[in-house]
Order: sequence, then structure tokens, then C-alpha cells
Amino acid sequence: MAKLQKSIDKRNRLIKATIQLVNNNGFHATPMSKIAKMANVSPATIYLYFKNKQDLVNQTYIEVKAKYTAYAFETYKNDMPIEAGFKLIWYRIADFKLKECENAMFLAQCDNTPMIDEASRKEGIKNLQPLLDLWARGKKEGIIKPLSDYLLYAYAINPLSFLMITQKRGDFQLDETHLEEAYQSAWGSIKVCK
Amino acid sequence: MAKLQKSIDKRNRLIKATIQLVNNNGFHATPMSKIAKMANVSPATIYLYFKNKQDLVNQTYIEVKAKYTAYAFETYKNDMPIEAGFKLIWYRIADFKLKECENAMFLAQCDNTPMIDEASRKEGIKNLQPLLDLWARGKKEGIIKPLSDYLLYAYAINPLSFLMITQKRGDFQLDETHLEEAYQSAWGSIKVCK
DNA sequence: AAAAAAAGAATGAACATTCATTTTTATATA
DNA sequence: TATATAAAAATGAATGTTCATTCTTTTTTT
Repeated sequence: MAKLQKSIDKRNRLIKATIQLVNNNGFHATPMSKIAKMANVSPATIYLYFKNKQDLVNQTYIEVKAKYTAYAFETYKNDMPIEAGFKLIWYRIADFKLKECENAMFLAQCDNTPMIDEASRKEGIKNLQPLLDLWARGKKEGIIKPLSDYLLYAYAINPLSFLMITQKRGDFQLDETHLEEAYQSAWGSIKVCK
Repeated sequence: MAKLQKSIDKRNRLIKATIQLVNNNGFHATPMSKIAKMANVSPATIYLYFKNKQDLVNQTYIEVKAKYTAYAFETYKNDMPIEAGFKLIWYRIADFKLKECENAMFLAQCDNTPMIDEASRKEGIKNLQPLLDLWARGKKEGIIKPLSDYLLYAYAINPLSFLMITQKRGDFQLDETHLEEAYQSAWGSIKVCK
């Protein structure tokens, strides 16, 4: 147990270092040697945990994506009313993007560059199912516009990534008021207008 | 004239090659030698046109951003009615993102990674002024929600980037119908609801 | 005392940038 | 107009560095 514990801890430090360094410098400008140093480990040790650099970043992506969706759906029950359920998930996602900024920035970079394997990307998307189910239910009930999931995601969820990035750059502060406004815009863009 | 013409042509080829290679491989996985080869030029020649690799990518960014905004506002007049003006600009932007996919993908990658200098990024944003002016006018007239420009951009414009990327990945096809739906979502998220 | 984990140093490839020449272009002269 | 020459542009090869990965040895665990 002690051994396994130690290993997991080391692995976590490597993943954490990868996130921070890739956020600041990008994937290819992040040398394995720096990751090792930040994780207090020898460069060679990384290869005991990961096959190579690509594998390290793929696994990091999958892990962060899983953490993200776990957080998003933690308190959601799939029999909730549509709008309440959506609001809950939306605020959880917003929360994650603002509080777990490091993780969210990492995902944004992965999702907008060719740095992640196609397979790992697919793997990461799976966890979003509960939201897609909610939308399907909402469409059936005539509450949510009958649009492609991609369109719904583009308008209801993705703007949060943009706002997080501008916030991280210091151009803009996303406070409580803004958050409520953003939610209204998100809901306004996907709900059926009466 | 012949000489200058030739130079501009070479510079254009270098910028085009940079866009294509960075789109496919990312900034740091794109060697100068490959850029040179694709532009039919010696590696050393690049340094006659650009100070170094960072300068090359910065200038490419600024140039593409300028092309993007020029296209967006080409037919817009600043005395147009709010909704008509917005609709015009929105469709021009959509058009650009779908037709000039290479250019748009490049901008998306630049805007979501640390690959561009802060100064060049600022430079690129300036050209967006006509849209901000339109929004200011719309807010004054009570037609557009009194939100921060960043929020308006996040909901009205940025989703197009996400849709373009998913389209490029082949996950989703953004046809005429979808485009109309997307416009309705965009306008729905920023217009004052009556 | 054997096996597993970790380490630091070594290896070899890739790369940005520069250097020494060559080629092209522009200019001046006859 | 044709030729010589200076200047500019372009080149391929060289340079020195950085880096991912592996190798050999040491340390820790069982």
C-alpha cells in the first residue's frame, strides 16, 4: 500500500506539473525535464509512469476532462425538471471553469489545438452524456429548441470557455452579476421562445 | 517593381505555409525548415523577411486577423439599423469562418494558446471596433442587452469558432439551415426580450 | 538477497539561427 | 543598347543548443 500510495502521489504531481507548464508555455515548449523538475522527480522516472510525452498529455487530458464532468454532474439527478436541471449543470460548469481555472485552461488549450490524439479526445467527450440526455428530454417536452447538440453546446456552454480565457488574461472580471447575466443569455439562446 | 512584387509574393507564401503547418501540427511542432520547404524558399531566406520564428507567427496572426475583420465589415455601414447591421456582420463572420477555414482555424488556435505575444494580440483586437460601436448604439436604443462587450461577444460571435472547429473535425456539418438556427440563437442571446 | 523503483548522465536527433558563397537585380558607363 | 560593377537577395551548409528518450548504476522495498 505504501508503495502504491507513493506511486499515485508521484503520478499526480507529474500530471499537475504538466497542466501548469502546458498552460503557460504550450505543449511543445514544455520539456520533459521541466515537468520532472516541477514534480520533484528524475526525467527518467516519468517513463515509468507514462509511455512517452504524448501519452502523458493524453492521459492528463482524459483525467482532467473526467474531473470536469464529474464536477458538472455531481449534484444532478436525471429526473429533474428541464430548466432546473440545466441551470444546475450550467452553474456547476461555470463554477468549475472559474474556480478550477488551471484545469479549465488546460482543457481549452487541448480542445483548440492538435495536441491531443483523436482517440483521447473521443474518450473525453463520452462523459458529457447526461447533458445530452437532458437536452433530448427538453426537446421532446418542447422546452428546448430542436437543434443539434453541437449548436446547443456552442451557445449554452462554450461561451463559458471564452469568458474564462478573457478573465484569465485579465481583460474582464466575471463576477456574480455577470454570471447571472451569462446564464440568462445561455438559457435564452436554447429555450423555445413563447 | 518586379523585385518588390517578387518579395511580397515570397512573404505571402511564407505566411500561407505557416498557417497550414501550424494548423496541422501546432506552433512548436512546426519547424522553420518545413515552412521554408512548403514556401519553396531556403530556411535562411525566412530571416530576410522576419526577425525570427516568433515574429513570423506574430505577423501572421496580425495579418490574418486584419483580413478577418476587413471581411466582416466590408459591406457594413455604420448608420444601418441595429438588427440589420448585426445580422449583416454576423453572416459575414460566419461566411469567413466557413469559407476561409484555414485562416479561421489559425486564429482560433492563436486565441486559445500562449503562442502569440500579448502586444500582437492587442493589435489584432483593435479592428473589432465597428462591432463594439454597433453594440453601444444598440444598448442606447434599448435593443441590445446592456451587457459587457465580452459577454456579448461570448454569446453572439464566439460560438461560431466552436462550430467551425467541430465542423473541421468532421463531427458536424454546418449547412444553410443550421446557420439560420445559429443566427437566431446568437441574436436571441443578446437582444432585449420583450 | 532478490526485485522493483528511481536516479543522473549519456545519446542521438531535431531544430532555430547564422555564416560564407552564389545568384540575381539594379545601376552606371560607354 | 551592351557591358561592367556594385548592391541586394537568396541559398545550402554549418553551428550550437535543446530536448525526448534510454542506459547504467544506485537506492529502496519486499
